[in-house]
Amino acid sequence: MNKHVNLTSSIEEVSRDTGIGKDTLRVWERRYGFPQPRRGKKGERLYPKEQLDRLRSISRLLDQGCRPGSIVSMSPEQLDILAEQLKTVKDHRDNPKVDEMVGALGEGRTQEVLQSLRVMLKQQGPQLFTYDIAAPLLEQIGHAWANGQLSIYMEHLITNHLGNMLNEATNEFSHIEDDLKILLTTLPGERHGMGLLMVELLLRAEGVETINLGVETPVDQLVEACIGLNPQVLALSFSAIHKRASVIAVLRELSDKIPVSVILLAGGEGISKLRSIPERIRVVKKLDTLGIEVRSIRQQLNKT
Amino acid sequence: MNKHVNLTSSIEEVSRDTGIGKDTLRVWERRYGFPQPRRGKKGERLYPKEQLDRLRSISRLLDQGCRPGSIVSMSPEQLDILAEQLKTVKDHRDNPKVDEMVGALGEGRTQEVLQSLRVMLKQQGPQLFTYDIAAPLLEQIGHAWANGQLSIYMEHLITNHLGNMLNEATNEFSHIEDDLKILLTTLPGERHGMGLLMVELLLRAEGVETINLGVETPVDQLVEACIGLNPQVLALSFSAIHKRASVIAVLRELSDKIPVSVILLAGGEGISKLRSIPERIRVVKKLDTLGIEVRSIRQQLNKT
DNA sequence: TAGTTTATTTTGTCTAGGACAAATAGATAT
DNA sequence: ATATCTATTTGTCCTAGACAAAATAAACTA
Repeated sequence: MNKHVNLTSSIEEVSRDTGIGKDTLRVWERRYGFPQPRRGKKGERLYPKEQLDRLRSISRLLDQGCRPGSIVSMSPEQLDILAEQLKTVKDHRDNPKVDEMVGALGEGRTQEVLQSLRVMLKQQGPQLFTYDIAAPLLEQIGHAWANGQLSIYMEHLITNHLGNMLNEATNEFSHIEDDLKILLTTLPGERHGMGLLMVELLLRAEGVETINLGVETPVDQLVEACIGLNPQVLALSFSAIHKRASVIAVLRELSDKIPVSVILLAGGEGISKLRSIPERIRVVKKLDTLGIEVRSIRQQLNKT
Repeated sequence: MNKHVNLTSSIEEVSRDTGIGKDTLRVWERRYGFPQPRRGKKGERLYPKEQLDRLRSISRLLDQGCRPGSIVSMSPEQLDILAEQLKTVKDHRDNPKVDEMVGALGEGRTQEVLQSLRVMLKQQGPQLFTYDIAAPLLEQIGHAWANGQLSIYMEHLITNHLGNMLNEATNEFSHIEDDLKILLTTLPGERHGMGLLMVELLLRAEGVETINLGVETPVDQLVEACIGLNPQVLALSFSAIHKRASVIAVLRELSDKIPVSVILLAGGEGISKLRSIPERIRVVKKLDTLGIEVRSIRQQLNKT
């Protein structure tokens, strides 16, 4: 009765699950010989699970700066070795508490971790919690997943929960009557909203009024929002970005279209690697300099 | 100096902002003569803003059940008329409070609305708030946007804020020691997480332990999650869906792969229109029957 | 040695037009 | 009204070629 359980994924599913474009998948096949999916009777590509997993590893390595030409045709084992090497290079100042949590997650003690996160937020306060716990935890989980220590769904789970916690903490800062109003969002293509939530929390802790539009606001909508809500600052968050080209293009576009009275602020992992950013845009390279930036903006605005 | 401000969008941007696939955009052009983008020097399509807006209207009408063949070649005016007609057909039991809020949003009294939402949640409690305020408000905002009464970014803003509120309300139900654990998520392709948040709140109010994985969990990950977290129930949320075909296919796949001990629950606007749903899957057609369903599941589990 | 410019390779995204099966609508019969 | 069959509609996939932007390597300059 069990007529061939579907062990393969279509190109659309693979594209969505890995974040690699459909065209890219096809052209890799042509150029590097991987992936090499089976074919359905229509000739459609059917990707077995092993290839899907391997593509996920590749996608992650690309985010870390590897180049397709050198890794796409690597065997899974080679990919693992490479991931391990990159990990040891990066990890310097890691928080023992974070390591402990990752370990606990690997052993299935999920609820325990979620619980202790709440405690830490209370104990350490929003700023320290964000810098020392939330941000490094997310990074570590990424690594742990690449090494096979953790299932990917754990990343989803933790991300979601952490998001809730940050939200809640944000809302605890009641609306202080303040002159500074900051609009928050990400540009189309940037689906990660965690950075946004962390920034929002930090800003609120500084007494700023924040409006969060969520992720992927189309440019024309963003212009409308700036006119309709008229914030003094528009803050954009970038995580690891696949296509640096278009990001700069969009930043230019914004710089042209957004009212000149609005200060443009960009931050996140992804932005610090870019060069030739339009002058008008202020870049915040690390989370813990956000407070300084805000004070600087306040000064600038008070002068006028 | 202002060298031709970019008033056009690439096919990728249009696809992302409208939710219409790239291939679909191209084939519409061929078949229906719309959109008819300008071309760059490479021959790439460049969509002017008017066409982008028109595509957004079309996309929305499709979600409401219209067919491409009959609406894609319509003029913007005709589209507006059609949207208006559909609106009057649907709106029966609308809440006056909701109408009032939509009006206020149109006049730019954003903060006021956000404030009053908080008050209503406190006053009415989670259940009533979800049924009578949150759900209809989101629907109404969709309509108001289609009629040009509201900017789209307002929808983002409200969605985001409402999400925060629901989260917060959810977290207020402290972890009751309960035998029932429910895993929540959406399938790949379904990016709307609001339904999920509403369901989570309602479930918590019933004393259920919930785990929310967020949106778009890949199928293989979902299987892993069911094994790793072993919930008694897996609940999936569907909004208006573009491709009903694949949804049923994925449901079948799940039905095959998820351990038989797990009860599958599906709900949301999108699911009620479908027929030929696998037997194993329980369908919750309306939010306010969720409580009943939960009690029924509890009974079933207690028998065993 | 270190920084800047130029050439070369790599890489993602686009295009065209054809194909096909799943979904829907319309017609017919129970 | 409900079910069955046929015709049309519709989204997604295919191939194979093209091209510009990004990244790298090479050459040159201070």
